[in-house]
Amino acid sequence: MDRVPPALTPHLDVDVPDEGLSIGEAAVVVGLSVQALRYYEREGLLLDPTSRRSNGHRRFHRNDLDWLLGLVMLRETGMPIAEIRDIAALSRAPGTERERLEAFELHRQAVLAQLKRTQEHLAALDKKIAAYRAYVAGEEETIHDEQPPARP
Amino acid sequence: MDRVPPALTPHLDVDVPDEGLSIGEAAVVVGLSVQALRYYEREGLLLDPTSRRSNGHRRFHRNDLDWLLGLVMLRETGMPIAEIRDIAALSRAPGTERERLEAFELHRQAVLAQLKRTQEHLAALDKKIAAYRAYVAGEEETIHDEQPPARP
DNA sequence: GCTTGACCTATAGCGCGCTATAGGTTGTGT
DNA sequence: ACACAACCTATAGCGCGCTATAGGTCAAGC
Repeated sequence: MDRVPPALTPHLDVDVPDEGLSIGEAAVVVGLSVQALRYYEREGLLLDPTSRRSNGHRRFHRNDLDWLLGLVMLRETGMPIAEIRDIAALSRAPGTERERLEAFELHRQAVLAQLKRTQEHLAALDKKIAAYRAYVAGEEETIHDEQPPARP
Repeated sequence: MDRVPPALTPHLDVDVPDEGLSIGEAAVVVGLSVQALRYYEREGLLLDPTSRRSNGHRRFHRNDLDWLLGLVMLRETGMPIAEIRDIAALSRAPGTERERLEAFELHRQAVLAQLKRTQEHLAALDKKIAAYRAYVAGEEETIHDEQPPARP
């Protein structure tokens, strides 16, 4: 019984102090630049208004970081800023769980399609590589003169 | 014995007439816009100078289209224009097969990494979706009032 | 004969997603 | 006391990859 229940939300492997992280620290843990973080905030991609210290400095808490990780996932799977903004807005409104689910399912389809295309491309790339390897190997043993490959 | 030997080069399933295709037709078969095709030519991404009719109109032949398909593959797997330009230059120079192979192998690594990352993201997305599905389902049977999910 | 459409060149413009710069405050270390 | 780093806002700028526009030629069809 040392199994941990699966988290419902992307879960950070760093432990976040109660007072939260500075923007610089947060940037490091979520893999963004400080400017990008501020930019995302301006663009309304963050779930909650960022909490601030008395001096105005932002503080990022666990939930902020979890949200950011999800955000990064969406971005890196090709979702544009505008769409993420919509999802953020939806996620702020109670009772919109169905719609959020729908949005995520739709995006899932897009990611699957993209993945499939990339795998096909990879296969084509592998073929090209194989052809070149064959040519290069052939050239190695034939000390002199041969047909170059059909210039692929 | 009706097996066809595997092609060394991306092979088009359309048959190209001897006089080649117009830029509009070529654009359709390779899945680019006419402007993008012209842009690629200007940027030096094409293997050979495009052949022209007496009236100056471009004609795309089989080998052009094959090359373009490879180009599209590289683009869609995230290779920037500049890098493709380098590969094109290399592919024009004889005796650079090793270097081309190297370039393709390097890109293959990049594609693999990208693929892996996307698959991880997909897993995360699936988790999120599962959580939402569970919540939405739970809400359906409980006629009234329940905890919303931990706002993922 | 005239319009229509596909092509041509040259060049400007745009959308996206940041990134950089200027100018300023705060807090910490030496 | 002061320099230095990390943060702040506001705003401008940029790199990439096209896309759009202007202005023109040519060939085919009505």
